[in-house]
This record gives sequence, C-alpha cells and structure tokens, in this order.
Amino acid sequence: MTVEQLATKQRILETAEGLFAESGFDGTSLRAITTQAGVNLAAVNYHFRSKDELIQAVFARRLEPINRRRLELLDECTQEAGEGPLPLEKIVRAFLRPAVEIDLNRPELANFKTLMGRLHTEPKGLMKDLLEKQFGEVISKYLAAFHRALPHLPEEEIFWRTHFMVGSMAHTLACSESIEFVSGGRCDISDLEGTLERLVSYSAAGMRSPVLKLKSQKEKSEEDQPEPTHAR
Amino acid sequence: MTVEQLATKQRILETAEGLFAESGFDGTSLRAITTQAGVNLAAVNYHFRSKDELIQAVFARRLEPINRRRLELLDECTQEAGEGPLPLEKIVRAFLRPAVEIDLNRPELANFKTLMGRLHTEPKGLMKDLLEKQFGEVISKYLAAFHRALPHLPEEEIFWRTHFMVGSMAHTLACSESIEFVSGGRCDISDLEGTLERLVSYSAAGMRSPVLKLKSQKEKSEEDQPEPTHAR
DNA sequence: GTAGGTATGAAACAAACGTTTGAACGTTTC
DNA sequence: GAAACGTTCAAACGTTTGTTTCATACCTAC
Repeated sequence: MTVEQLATKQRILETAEGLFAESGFDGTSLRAITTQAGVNLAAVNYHFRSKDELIQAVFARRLEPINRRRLELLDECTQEAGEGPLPLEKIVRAFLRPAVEIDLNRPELANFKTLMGRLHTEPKGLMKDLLEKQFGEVISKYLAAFHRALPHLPEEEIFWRTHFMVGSMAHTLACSESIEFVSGGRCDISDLEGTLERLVSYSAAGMRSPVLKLKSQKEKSEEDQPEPTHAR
Repeated sequence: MTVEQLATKQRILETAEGLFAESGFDGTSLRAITTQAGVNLAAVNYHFRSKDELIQAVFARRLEPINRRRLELLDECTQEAGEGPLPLEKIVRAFLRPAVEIDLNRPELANFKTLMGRLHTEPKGLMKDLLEKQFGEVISKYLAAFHRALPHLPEEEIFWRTHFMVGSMAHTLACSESIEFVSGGRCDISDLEGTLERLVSYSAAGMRSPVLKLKSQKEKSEEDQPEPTHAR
C-alpha cells in the first residue's frame, strides 16, 4: 500500500461523510462524492465494493471508537463505585460524552455528528444491522448500570427513559443549528462542555422522575420473565 | 371536482406518506407511489406540480391540525391558570399530546408519526421553510409559557431544555419499534396514554432540573439583547 | 349535440443513477 | 528487462429517475 492509495480511500470516506450529512444517503450520488474528492468515479467501487458498503464503512470507522470509549468510561464508573451505589449522573455522562465530544479539537468530524444523530431515524435496513452490532454491548451494559443506579425503577421504565435520553442526544447531535437559530444565537453550540453538562443534567433529572401510576398499567404479577435485557 | 378526482389525489397523498416513512424521500420514486396507489404516473405532476410539492403537501396536511391543537391546548392551560403560575406538566402535555396521539383511533396515520419524527433530521432544505412556517407560532408561544412556568430559569436554559424535549418526542415518534425491540417487547408502544405520560413526566423533570454553574459560562452582563425569541 | 374544461392514460423525454469494463499507469519482485 | 501487482482512468453499460407530451375519456353547460 502506498501513501497515495490511502489518500484516495481516506478522501472518499471523508467527502462521503460530509455529503451524506448534508444530503442523506440516497440524496448523495457517487459522482458527487468522487468529483468533490477529486478521485475517479470507479474508485468507490474499487476500494469499497458498492455504495452500500461505503455507507457502512463511513459509520464503522467512527462508531467503533465512540462505543469503545463509552464502555471504558462505564468501567471507570463501576470501578470507582465498588460495591456501593452507582452515581446516576456519572453513568449518563459516560454515555453522552463520547458522542457529544466527537469533534473535540477535530473540526473535520463535525459532519459525522449530524450523521450520528440521523442514524437512529434513517429508513435504511442496513443501519439496523449496524446498530445492533455496534451498539449491542453498549446498550445491555448501560441498561444494567441504570438498573443498578435506580434499583427502585421497574425495568420497563428504564427502557423508556433511556429511549428518551437517546432521543435528546440524537436530536442535539443532528440539529445543533436549529437551536442556535431558534434561540437567536444565544445558545452556543460550540461550547461542548456546556452542551454536555446541560444534557447530562436534564437527562439525569428525567431518569430520576417519580414512577407513574397509570390507569392503563397492566397488572403483571411477577411471572417468570427470564431475559433481563435483549430479546432474540 | 368529482369524487373520483378527490380519490386520486387522496390516494397519492396517503400512499406517498407510507412510502416516505418507509424509505425516505429520495428513496421513494414517483413510480413506486403511483403503482401502489393504482394511479397513473402523470397524476402526481398533474395534481401536485412536482415531487417536492407533493412532499410539502404530505406534511402540510397533517402538521396544520396538530399545531393548531397545540395552540388550543396551550390556551386552555393559560386560561385555567389565570393570573397564577402555569403548571409545567400541563404545558408539556399540551405540547406533546397532539403529536403522540396522531394515530389515535386512526391507524392509517401511524406512518405519519415516523415522518413527523424524522422531519427534524431530514437533510432537505424545504423542510426548514415548512418548519419555520408551521412551527413559528407554536415555538414562540410555548417558549413564553415555559418562561412563565419556570421564571427562575434563564432564557438560554429554556431553549436548551425545550430542544432536549423535542428530541425525546421526535425519537419516540420515529423509532417506536426500536424500544420495543430493545426491551424485548416489554414496552408497549401501542399504549399511547402510557407513552405520553411517561414522556411528560420525564420531560417535566428534565425541565425542572437545577440550573448548572458552568466554568465555561460567559460573564454576560445584562447588555441590551433586544429580541426575546426569534432571530432574523 | 356540440363545445369546453378537467382528469386519466400510454408513451416518450433527457438526465442522472450505480456499476462494470479494459486499457494504461507506476511499483515492486525476481 | 520482464512479469506481476495494485491503482487510476475514461468510457460505456443498462436502469431508473422526475417530468412532459398529447391523445383520449369524462362530465357539465349552453
């Protein structure tokens, strides 16, 4: 492998990342990518086998380190806590920080944030596979951690609240400009630490909200529900 | 106008809604829409002028009543409250209910929920115009209501927290299947009232979370900041 | 009944799409 | 020097895209 080859593959990945963030997957043609990247049209099908696999590659490259960091930070939390109770804010922060900080000191990654936020709502089926593979361990470990931090909370509620938290995060990642617009520029989205801490504080408070007694609640006696996290 | 004409136009709108939700805008061809709707290909360009305007029409038809209802419910809140303090939960519920209940007793609207959730992350620029027109009044009135309900909260924080709330809502609308999967079917997404109340409780708690003192906080003296809500 | 406006139909349009091809290129290896 | 390799290139492949055209059918009105 020469340096030149790396440059081509890399340039495709980077350009594709930006254009995907801007116009979506179907809205971005290989010609647009290769033209902007300054490489030949056939280079995409040479280095990646197809457009679909290029999309996968764009995500895989970034998601892996993010989710690895999430697990690292969670490990630090549990080790600090020892046998004692898990501090909720720290878990929430451990989950959110790697995503919010994607582009910390690396402005070329700003585009991926948008993609990262849109990932959850993309219609593509291939995204689902990627999500399950990349996020499987993260999801199950964090759900367990939340369960330990909020032992009084029924498991069902933990699912719901984690879902809400992910929504706030994804929306913040994907639509940071919208809040800047609505607020008339008074919300500084470039302040990553501020964004993170606001998101952590908001999410932790939501997580801790009192358990509802709903009329529609099914009276489920504690029948055997063997699987604690994932279905198959 | 005959009944037949209405049926064609309507059938296009409904089919397009479903396919857009399934495959996105760029991922759905006019041929796919017209074939499934059982109408001629040219009917789209005849009844709507272009694909773009069809997309606009799909949204406009649903958004208008939703946002009208949001304003109605907010009015009820403020009238009930009179001169007294505004109850936060009620405002939050007034905002969220019309969206969560989109398909209440109308299963044919379930598709639009996905679209509604994805609306915020769509790359299309035309969505931005539509958002601003359809949501302008809703945004400014609700922001004012939150300001009244949480008078101790700096305006900047209200922007942030509303942003987070919208994120949770959008994610819940767009990805309801994902929580059903992750939870192994234990979270019942068809229970609209339960979903709504969980979302309300979570969001209200987040809204009420204590104000942070951030190191990065700029020392902004109360210099003139004339515009209270929107920028231009 | 015949004119006029409206909706549908089949067919065609140019443009853009993802992908493939085969020749040319520069390096490396013997 | 020649063979082998990995990479780039221009060109073309067959589809599919959104849109347009024009003839036909429909209903209303005079």
